Amino acid sequence: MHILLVEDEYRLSEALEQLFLKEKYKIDIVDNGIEAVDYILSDIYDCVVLDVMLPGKSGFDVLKEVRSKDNSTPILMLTAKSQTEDKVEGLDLGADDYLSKPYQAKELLARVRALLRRKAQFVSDNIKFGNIYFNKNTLKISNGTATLELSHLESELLFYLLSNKDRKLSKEDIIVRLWGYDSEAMDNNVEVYISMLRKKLKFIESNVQIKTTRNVGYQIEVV
Amino acid sequence: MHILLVEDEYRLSEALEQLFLKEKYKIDIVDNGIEAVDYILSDIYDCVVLDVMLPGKSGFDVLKEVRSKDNSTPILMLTAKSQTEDKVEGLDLGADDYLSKPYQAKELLARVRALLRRKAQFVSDNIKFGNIYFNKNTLKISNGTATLELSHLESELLFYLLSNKDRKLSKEDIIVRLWGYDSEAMDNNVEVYISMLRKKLKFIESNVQIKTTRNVGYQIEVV
DNA sequence: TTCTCATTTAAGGTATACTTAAGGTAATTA
DNA sequence: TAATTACCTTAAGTATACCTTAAATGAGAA
Repeated sequence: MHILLVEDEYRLSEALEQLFLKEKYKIDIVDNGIEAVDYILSDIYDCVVLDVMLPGKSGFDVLKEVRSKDNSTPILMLTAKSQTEDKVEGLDLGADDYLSKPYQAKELLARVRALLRRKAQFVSDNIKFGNIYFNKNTLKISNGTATLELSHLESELLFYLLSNKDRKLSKEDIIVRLWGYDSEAMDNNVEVYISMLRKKLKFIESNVQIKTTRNVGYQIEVV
Repeated sequence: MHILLVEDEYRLSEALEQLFLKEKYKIDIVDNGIEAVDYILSDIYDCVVLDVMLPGKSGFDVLKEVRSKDNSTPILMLTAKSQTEDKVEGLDLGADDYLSKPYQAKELLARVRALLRRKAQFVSDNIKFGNIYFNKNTLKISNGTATLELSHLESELLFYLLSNKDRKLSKEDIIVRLWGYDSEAMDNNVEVYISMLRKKLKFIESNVQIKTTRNVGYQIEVV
C-alpha cells in the first residue's frame, strides 16, 4: 500500500512518516499543493493524507482540483481547526474523511486503514518495478509525476519483460509472444521495439533498464 | 436515499429523524442490535448510522456480525465516548466512519453525505462525469443548459464506458455488452456508435472525450 | 398502409502503429 | 588492427485499423 502525505510542517511529516513506515506502508511526502495535485493525478497512490493548511495552494484547492479531474483516490483531510464548517466543506468537496488536530496517531492509522480497505475491493492492475508503475489497463507508465502512454505492442513487450524478470528473453521468444508463431517478423522488429521502450523509460527518468546479452536476449532490471 | 438509524435513546433518534427527513432522506429507526443486524442484512439501506451503546448487542457486535456476513453497507458509528481506542476498534472492525458525541448536526449530515456520495456513483440514475450529466432513465445528456437525448444503444455504450472509466474497452467487450455473445455485430457497428456518441458529446460542448487506442480499445476521459 | 426513426450495412477517406530499410555503434574474433 | 557480426537508432513508407457519412433495412406507431 502506497500513501501520499501532503504536509508542509517538516517535523510533523517526519513523525508521520515513521508512523506509516512502521506499518509497512510505502510513503511519499510533498510539502505543497501544486506538487500534490500532480502526484495524486498520477494515480499510483492508494490513499492520500492531505493537510488543509499549505503554502500556495490550500488542501481544499487540491481536493477540488483532483476531484474535478475525476480522480477518486481516497483522501483524508487533516486540519488544525476543529471547526465544523471546515469539516463540512471538505467532506462536501469530496474528501473521504476528515481529522482535526490534535489527534491520536492510532486514530489516524485506523482511519487510513478504513480508507485502504475500501479501495482494496477494486484491485488495480498497477505493476510496480524499480521506480515506475505500469498499468496494464491504461497502458501507462508513470514515475509518480510524469506519465507516458505506450502503444499496444510496446506494452505487450514491457509486460512480457516484467513477467520474466528472472530470465533472458530471446528475440525469438519475443517474436512468438508479440507477433505469433507463424509471423514474418524479423529480429529487427524486436530491436526497434526494445529501442522505443528504452527511450520511453529514459524519458520518465526511470531506473529500469533493458539489458542486452549478445546472442542470448534481453532482460529487464533495476539499476 | 434510504438510511437506517440504530439508536436506543428515544429523544435523540427523534431529533435525528427530523434532521434526515429535512434532507429528503428516507429513514428507518431500530433501537436494538439484534434487529439492526437483520435490517442491515436486508441490503436495502444506502447508509447506516449506528450507535455503539445499545442494549443487548453493542454497535461493535452489530458491525462485526454484518461484516462477517460480507455485507458492505456504509456504516457510520456514533458514540458517547471520544476515546481513541473506541474509534480505532470501530474502524478496524469495518466501520466507514466514526463520530463522537457531542457533535454538530451539520457535521453528521456532511459525513453521511460523503458516505452516500461514494455509493451514489453506482446507484443513482444521474451520473456526472466531466461537465456533463447522464441520466440513465431519460437517456439524456446535459451540460446544465443544453440537453440531448440518446438512443438506446448510444446510452448503453455511454453507460458502459462510464462504468469502466479506468479501463480501455475493446471492440469485442463492447459488442458483447451491447449486442450479446453470439451476435453477428461487426467492429464497424462499434465504430459507428462511437462516432455518433462523440458527435453528440461535442454538440453539447462537453469536455468528455472518448479516446481511441489503436489495437486496444476505447476509454472515456475528461480533457 | 405509410411514416418515422433506430439500427445496420456499405463504402470511401484518414491517420498512425507498425514495418522496413539503411547507416550507424559496439562487441567479438583472427 | 581490421574484419565480422550483432545490435542500435532513426526515419520514411505502408498496410490497416479506425472514422465518417449516407443509404438500406426493418420494426413499431399512426
